[in-house]
Amino acid sequence: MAGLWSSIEKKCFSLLQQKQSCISLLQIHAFILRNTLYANPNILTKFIAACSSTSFTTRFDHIPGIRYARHVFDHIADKGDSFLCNTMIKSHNDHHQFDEALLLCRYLRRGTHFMPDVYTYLFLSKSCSSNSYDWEGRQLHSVVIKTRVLFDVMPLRNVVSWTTLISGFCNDNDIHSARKLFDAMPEKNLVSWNAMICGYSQSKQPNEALKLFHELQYNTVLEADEITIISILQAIAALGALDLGCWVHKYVKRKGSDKKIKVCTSLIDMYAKCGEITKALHIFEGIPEKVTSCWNAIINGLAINGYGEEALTVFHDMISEGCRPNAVTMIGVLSACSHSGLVEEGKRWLNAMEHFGLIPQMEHYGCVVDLLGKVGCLDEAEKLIESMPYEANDIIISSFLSACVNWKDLSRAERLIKRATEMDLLNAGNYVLLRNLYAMERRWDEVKKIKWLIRTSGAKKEAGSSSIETNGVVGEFISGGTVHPQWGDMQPVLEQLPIHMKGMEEQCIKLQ
DNA sequence: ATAGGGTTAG
Repeated sequence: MAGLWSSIEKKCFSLLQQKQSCISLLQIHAFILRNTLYANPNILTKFIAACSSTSFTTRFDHIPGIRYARHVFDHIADKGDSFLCNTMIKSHNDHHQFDEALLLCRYLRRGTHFMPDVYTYLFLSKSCSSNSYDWEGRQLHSVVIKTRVLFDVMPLRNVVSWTTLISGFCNDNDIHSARKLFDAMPEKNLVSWNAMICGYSQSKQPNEALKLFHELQYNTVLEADEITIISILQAIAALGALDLGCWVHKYVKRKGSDKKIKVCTSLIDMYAKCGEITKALHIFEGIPEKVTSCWNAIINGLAINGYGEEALTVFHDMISEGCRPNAVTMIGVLSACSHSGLVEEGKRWLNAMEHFGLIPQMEHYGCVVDLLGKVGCLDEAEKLIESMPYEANDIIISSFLSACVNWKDLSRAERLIKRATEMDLLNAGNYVLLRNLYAMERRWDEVKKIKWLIRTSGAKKEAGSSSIETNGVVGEFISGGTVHPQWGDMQPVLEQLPIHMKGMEEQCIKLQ
């Protein structure tokens, strides 16, 4: 193909292949216009990719490169070239403009001759996984399925395309399909392993994540990196497997990764979720340059361990050190207030969010509804639900409903249930709460009615479960007496419990 | 001459 290019086209292409400053990119743009190189889609593609990875700062103006790239793209008459369109879609992804990527693709399909190919779908899998809201229902699901279809007939599949598809399936919560692909891959690298391990961690299968991590270490020559560690710490935190967590901490120290702030943030989170707030604080204090995320981790860590006041103190430190809070910080702050019943502080910080340039999201209102419900201000909680600029979701409904149950406010609960039913927001947990409430009031007819509703609606409540770690093995207990199959009988585990606790005690003494 | 993996919440 390149052999047919004119010498001017070749010159332009080789200029674009070097990393260009913004001024020279503007010059190249002028060059393209002057020499009517617009007809060559490969040059345009290269130009757009180059713009997208630069930013245009002149004496008068500052234009992000992606905006310039999109501007140029929008003025291209013939958008039939999929390589060109894919590059524009990917550029939006690279700038975290996932909604833009999706909207562009939709526009191109409706208004041009653009035919999406397997690359388009691989990019879109990423856009759909990361965009802020799923504005077409199960969009990710259909994109991943379509990607799979095109992937199966793709002539040149390599480790990158396999891995993209695996993480697409993970994000779509189809871990089973992801694993089947993973096992079928002709060649795996660390990124593929990380994608799969992370998939397990995030879809609440922490034991599988740990198993795979173990396999990575013993069956391959690959060495875990920071991303592996972060994923594995997530799994450990979910299990509360402190022994394993300590082991990972030592491993990280040995590798020198404990200097990496993201690893530290994950360690703080893991220790806090395992109830070891002292260790979490120790790591936090050792971080020389604290960024927002590590403040967030410790604030939330203190909050979930019941140290609400301390969490607020740390939040004040954060502000006085000039670190800007973000939306996640505020969830930590508000949940700290909720965990410790700090009503006035909670309301104040919700209202003060705009001083930090933050718009309260549903989750922030959720924390305050939770807080008001916990302390029995049901009226105020209900008013907040009604006045907030979002429709309540099922999580807020559950939280408020359980507050009604706690404070035995049956009529309020019924009113809420009615509304939630109309909005199709009743999950099985909500039915169970209501059933318990009726049972408490000895209204057996209603109890029967709810039981019938639960049966017929097909709603399933996941059984509550807890896990325990002995000798580095994690077992799971499911409420109602069934035991995780790997344990067979619960008895031997219970017998080990005192030994396990003794071991922990000794460990604590050693560390002090 | 297009491609992949990560933290913080309820």
